[in-house]
Order: sequence, then C-alpha cells, then structure tokens
Amino acid sequence: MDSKILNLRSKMEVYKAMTDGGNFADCPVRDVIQGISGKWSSLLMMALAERPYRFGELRRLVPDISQRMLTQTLHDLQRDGYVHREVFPTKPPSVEYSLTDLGRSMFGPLQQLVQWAELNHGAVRDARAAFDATQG
Amino acid sequence: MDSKILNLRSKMEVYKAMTDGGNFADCPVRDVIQGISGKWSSLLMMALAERPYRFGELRRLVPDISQRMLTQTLHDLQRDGYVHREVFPTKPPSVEYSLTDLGRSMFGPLQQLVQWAELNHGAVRDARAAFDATQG
DNA sequence: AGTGCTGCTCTCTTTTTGAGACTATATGAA
DNA sequence: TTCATATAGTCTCAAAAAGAGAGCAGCACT
Repeated sequence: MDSKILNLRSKMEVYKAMTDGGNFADCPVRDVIQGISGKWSSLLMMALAERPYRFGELRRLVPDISQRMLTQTLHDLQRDGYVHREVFPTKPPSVEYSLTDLGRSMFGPLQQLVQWAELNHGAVRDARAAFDATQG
Repeated sequence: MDSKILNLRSKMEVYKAMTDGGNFADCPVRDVIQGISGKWSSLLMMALAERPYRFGELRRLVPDISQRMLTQTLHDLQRDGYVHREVFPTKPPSVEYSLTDLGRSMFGPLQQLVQWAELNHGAVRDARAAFDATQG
C-alpha cells in the first residue's frame, strides 16, 4: 500500500465530504479557493504580505492592473477577511491596505505555491513549448 | 528584527526580481500562478490527484462545469505539463486524464492551500457576513 | 431503424474584465 | 488666477471569457 496515494485519496474525500451528499457544486472549500484564485488576488496578497500599501502604490507596483480591477479585487479580499482597509484623514485622504491575521495565515500556504512556481517555471515553459510544437 | 517579516520581504523580492527591471507585467512566476488560478483548475487537479479520470467521469464528478470549460481547462493543464491525456482505442474511444510528475509535484503546495481552506472556511464565511452587515 | 454511449466542437447569450474618461478636494507652481 | 498634480475611486463602453445547449461521428445494442 502506498501511503502517499492513500493520503491524496483522503484529501479528495474531505473536499467531497464538505458538500451535501457528494455534490461538489456547493462546497465551502471550493468557495474559499475560488475567492483567492482570481487573476489578481494572489499577486496583491504577495504585495501586501511584504508591507501595507496604499491604493496608488499598488497601482504603480502592478502596472497592468486596471483601477477598476484593483478596486474590486481589494474589495473582495477585504470582504473575505484577508485584507484590512484603513482611511487616513489626510488631504487628499489616503487609504492603506494591509493583511489581517487571517490573511497572513492564508499567505503561508500561498507562498508555498509561489515558491513552487519559482522553482518550476522553467519546466512549465518547456512543457508549453513542447505541446505547442506538436499541436501547433 | 522579525525574521518572519524579513522572509516575506525576500519572497516578494524574488517575485519582483523575476521581472525585467522590477516590472511585474512579464513575470514568469505570475505566468505560472495564473495558469493554475483559473476557476476550475485546482478542482480538477484535486480530482486527478486522487486517481486518473475519464472525460465523462470528471463531468459527472463536477456537475456544474460545462463541457466547453472542462475541455478547455484540461487542455490548458495538459499544455502546462500538469496533466497527461491518453486515448484508448475502445469503441467508442475513451480518453483518460492523469497527473504527470510535474502535476503531482505542484499538487503538494496546492494541497496545503486546500487544507487551509478546509480549516478556515468558517472564518471566511464569518468575515463575509460581518462585512455584508456593515456595508450592505 | 432507433437509441445510447463516447468525447468532443460550434454557436449563442450572459458575465467578467479591460481601457479610459470623469469626479471632488486640496496643494503647489506660474 | 489658472494650470498641473495628487489622492481614491466611479462610470461607461468595448473586448474577452465563460455558461447553456445543440450537433456530430462512429459504433453497439435492441
């Protein structure tokens, strides 16, 4: 028996058990994962894990995000409890975004994934090139 | 000095250093992360980590995915080297999808995130409820 | 001859995202 | 005064992505 495979099986079982009667559609784990799997969520989490940032700073840090998506993604991250938004009464008023404790605790696992991407983006690039060569 | 914060800083530096001259737009880490942060990618990775599945089996396992998105997500995962697609010459022909070694190695970190979601979906639900109550 | 299974693709509609103008207030420079 | 800058957004419209569902080709079973 391979305990690694058994472990993977049990994970899937949990993902499945969270749902009512084996239906995946209303799974809370899925719900949480989808909240952080947006196009910009993980990038903003990475930035805010470094230190708090203001709206305009984030915009300059991630030059190809639109203001609209920055507003919306920060709003969603705040709603899910990962990000704290604080308005300072300067003139003009400035808004600072920072991670909450929940956000920091989620950032741990997220960081693992980023680390993996860091180590393996070469392999992914190669796989894409090979695939495109045969399927082109 | 807080070594944890220093560590987070260095992670962001790496994410940033991957780009040409501090520009985030063409970052390979971002490229890899975005490839697996689609709406269905992580869910299919979870399923295929359990065991290989056929197209129709995946469709039944994840009832609210459309055929179109299942085809496309599997295609993208295959292109990035996470998933292997094998056609068996049965009548009618059947197609089996399984994780590659690269896919399995990526599934480790991904699983950490799922585990976190499992433990913390209550906190996220509460945060959402609290946010909606004040901002509704 | 009709029905069903397989793994798709094609089209149409709805949702999401992107690009960019516009708001309101205040500060400093010409 | 008038112009330019900065703040953090919102609003509108176009483009891209996703969802719904029909259609397809080949074979087996009845």
